Formats: sequence, C-alpha cells, structure tokens
Amino acid sequence: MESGWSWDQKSLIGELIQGMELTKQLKAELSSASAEESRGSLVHGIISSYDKALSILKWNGPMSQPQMVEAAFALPGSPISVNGSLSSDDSGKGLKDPQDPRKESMKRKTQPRWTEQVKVNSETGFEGPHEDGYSWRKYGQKDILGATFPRSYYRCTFRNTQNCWAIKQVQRSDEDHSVFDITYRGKHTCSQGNYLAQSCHSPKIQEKKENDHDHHQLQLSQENLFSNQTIENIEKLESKESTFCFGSTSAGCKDIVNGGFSHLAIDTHSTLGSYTQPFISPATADSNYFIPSPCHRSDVGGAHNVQHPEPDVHEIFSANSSATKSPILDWDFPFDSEQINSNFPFNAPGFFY
DNA sequence: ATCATTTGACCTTG
DNA sequence: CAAGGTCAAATGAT
Repeated sequence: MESGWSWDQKSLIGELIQGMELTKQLKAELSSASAEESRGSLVHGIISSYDKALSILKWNGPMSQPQMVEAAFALPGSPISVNGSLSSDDSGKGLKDPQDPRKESMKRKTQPRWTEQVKVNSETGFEGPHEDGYSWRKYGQKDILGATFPRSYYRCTFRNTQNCWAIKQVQRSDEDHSVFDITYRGKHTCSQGNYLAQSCHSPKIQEKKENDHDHHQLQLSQENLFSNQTIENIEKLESKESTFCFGSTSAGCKDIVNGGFSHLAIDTHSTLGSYTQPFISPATADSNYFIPSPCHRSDVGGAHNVQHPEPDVHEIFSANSSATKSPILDWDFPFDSEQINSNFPFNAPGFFY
C-alpha cells in the first residue's frame, strides 16, 4: 500500500474522502436547521461510502488486512450483513474446453471471489437486492446436495464480445427463502463495468454521461425498468415460487438487456420515489438476483440519495451494495486530485500503511 | 433472425 | 466416485 496505488486503493481513498465530505456537509446541516430529508440523505451517503471502503478492503483481504476487515464486518450492529466469507468450497472448477477454455479456467481460479447475502421481500415486491447493474447470462443450474434450491450460474453477457470473465452464482437460502447467497467471481472488464463504475462514483461524471447519447438512452430505459418490469416480474414470481431471477438478463428482464445494460445509472432524483427493486424473472427462482447497483451508492456521493423503504432493507442494501460493487468494478478514481488534496490529508504519513 | 434460458451431458476437483 | 461447475443443443421469447 505504498507505491503505485491500484484502482481499488484509489477507490478506497475516494470513498473515505467522500465520507468525510458528506460528514462535513452533515455537520453543516445539523448546525443549520435544514430539512430532515437532506440529513437522512447525507447520513446514508456516509454510510454507503464507508461500506464501500470496507468492501474494498474486504475484497483485498488476502493482500492487505484480512483480519482487520473481517473483524470490521463481524462487528455486531454493523450495517454490513454481508456474508464476509469467501465462499467455502466452490473452487474454480469446471471449464474443460481443451484449448482456450483452459486458459479461461486458469484465469478463473485466480480470480477473486466473494459472497454476499441478499434478501428479498417477496411480499412487498422487491426489497433488498435488485440489479447490480450488470448484464448476466445464465449458463447453468445445478441441484446442490443438501440444498433445497438449485444453484444458478451466471456469466457476464459480454464474455465473448469483450472478454469479460465475471461470473456469479446464486443460491437461495434454505433457512430464509427470501435470502440469496450470491457468489461473485472475477471483476468485470467489460465496458459496462467501466461505465457503471464511473457513473456511480462521480456525480460529475454521471452528469457528463447523461449528455452522452448512448449512455443517456440506457439510463432512461433503466428507469422505466424499475417501475414497470418489476411489477410484471413480481406477479410471475408469486405464481412460481420456486424460480425467479434477479437482475440479470433473464428472460423477464430481457428488455433491459437489449439496451446493453441491465439497469443502473439511475438518476435517483426522479426514480427513487417509485424505485423498487427490479429483478425477478419468470424463470428461475434462485437466479438472478442482484444487489443494489453501483449507482445507488454512487448517488450517495451526490446531493440526492437512495431512500430505502425500510430499515430492514436498508441494512441489506448497505451490505450488498458495498460488497457488490467494489469487487466487480474497475473503478476509476472518481475524484479530482485537486479535490482530494484540498479536502483530505490522505497523504499524511500513516494514513495508509 | 437473434439472443437468452433450460437442461442433460460432460469435465474437473477433492 | 460424488459433487460441483460448465458446455452446448434444444427451446422459447422478442
């Protein structure tokens, strides 16, 4: 952690800086009887920033401070309910293709892996996890010994076109059917990942993106998605309990996919109100289920933020979002060096090990 | 026609 | 050898 910071280190710094900035704002807000909403927004932003920071640390666990991170995640009362464990034993197996696949297999084995627990409130619709912002394609489902529900396997839609090897596994919990264990493996190297990373981390960047035709289109379609598709999918979900998917490009969510992305880049401002989690596809109950997209958190940094419908959900969100994003994205450092220098003394000796 | 999901077969790992 | 993971043909949706 000294020389040549990696993207995650930068992201970490960014998150911490953001947290500090938000805290400052909150401080100002508190001293000036401002709207409660504003405060809540700031608080959420702060929490999200720290969540992300922790996620980053967690993700780098083996390389940096595993114990420390582990402990942090284990703190009782911590909003982070992520199942910090790097999944026990699903080692990177499989992959048999004789030639190229071999390489791929190798890649996968060395790719980072992390697990998250996402909770969905099937009664009210979607609370908890929704899209993680990426497009996934289901490539398999398997009954797991001892598990009531089958495990679904997803890979990035852009695997072939952009050589993105991110994959995820979704397993519905036996104990709590509303909980899904999602194991991610590999970082997104596709453009989608880059896009999400940027839009989510920097409000400025996001604004910029909105001027960009392609991205703008995506955002619009995604917003629609949240309000419409969700409902449709939910109905299906209820009628077919054993199978439903989240976020991914599953059949039920296909529309989105065609746009190139599944969701995300949401301008929380206008969307939040009716913003519920989109996901659930008619297909498999345990499948795609995603976490709050990187965008949610990204908004955190901005003035407006995501408002979680219920405290309960909030916790889950925090956990998911944090864990989800960091690992997956190749975040570009969202802050201007100026900004950083002027506001945060991370250069100070001791800030980083 | 194109693309995503389903599902049985096959491969890898322990 | 069993279980988990992936492939790929069949099928479905748009």
